[in-house]
Amino acid sequence: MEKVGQPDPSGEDERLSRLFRALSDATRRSLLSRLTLGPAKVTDLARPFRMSLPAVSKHLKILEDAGLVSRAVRGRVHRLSLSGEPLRQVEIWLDPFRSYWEATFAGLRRDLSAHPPRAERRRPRGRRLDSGRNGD
Amino acid sequence: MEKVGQPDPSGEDERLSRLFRALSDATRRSLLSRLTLGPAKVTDLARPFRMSLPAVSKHLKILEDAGLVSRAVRGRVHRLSLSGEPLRQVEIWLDPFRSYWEATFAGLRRDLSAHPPRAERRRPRGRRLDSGRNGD
DNA sequence: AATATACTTAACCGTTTGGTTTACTATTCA
DNA sequence: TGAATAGTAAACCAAACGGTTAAGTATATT
Repeated sequence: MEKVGQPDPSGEDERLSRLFRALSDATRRSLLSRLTLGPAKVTDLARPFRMSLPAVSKHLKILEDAGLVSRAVRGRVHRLSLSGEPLRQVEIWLDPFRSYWEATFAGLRRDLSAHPPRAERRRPRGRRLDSGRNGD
Repeated sequence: MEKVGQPDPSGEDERLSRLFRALSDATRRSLLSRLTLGPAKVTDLARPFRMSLPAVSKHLKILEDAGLVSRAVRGRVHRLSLSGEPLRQVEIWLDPFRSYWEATFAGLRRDLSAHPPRAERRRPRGRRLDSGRNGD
């Protein structure tokens, strides 16, 4: 289990917490989905949303702070691109639980139960790079 | 701040948001880890933490609301157990991004075919391709 | 019946979050 | 140079968070 005695600020827990918190907003998840299609500038990312530009700007900063997007400033244009690596961290955190939910639904999900618990999982073929959620 | 197109309260996005939010706290993640060892009652779950019992109780409620733990009340004892299923939802959400972080490292040649890039197009300096609508 | 145990609920409090509007800075265009 | 464009920063606000203590509700125990 984790450390429960000390706060341990800015440690591993903190990073994971920031990551999950960044993912806990539908707008932010939508932005990430959009970015799987390729890098984009802030105004383009903001266009589909009803909210103001500063609001989207803040969301992007949160994603950036979580390490999920990186920013390349060229002139006045900020080009955001997806950094998938932190999501790998999520995957890693998730791993010990995988056998748990697979046990719960053993045999019901062919594509998931096909993989041995805790093993390096193969990516199911034919998955599309789109969450299907939100305004995409 | 949910929707982009339609107001979809209490929908799929909302469920995912609650899930990620539940995971965004180190105490809650620690509780989940503890529960992989088997069901436990509230007092046992609370013991390792410095915080008060009601605080832990609230955390457990949040996990329960996210569907991550289920509760079986027997007498005055609440027996909490892990429900891995929502974590499978996280996995499913994560899946479209998997090729992305895999491509970040080596072996990207094969995985790049999964990407629809070419938004990468860099326009020559001094030339105005932007017709005023959408730079990409 | 009285008391202890296992919890939740309620009320409260400071901080964070997600949004707004109004500046402000920096770059590009005419 | 002046104006438009791309974006952040600041100030503000209501609501949600995460914690506290105190009170309340059931169930066991003696």
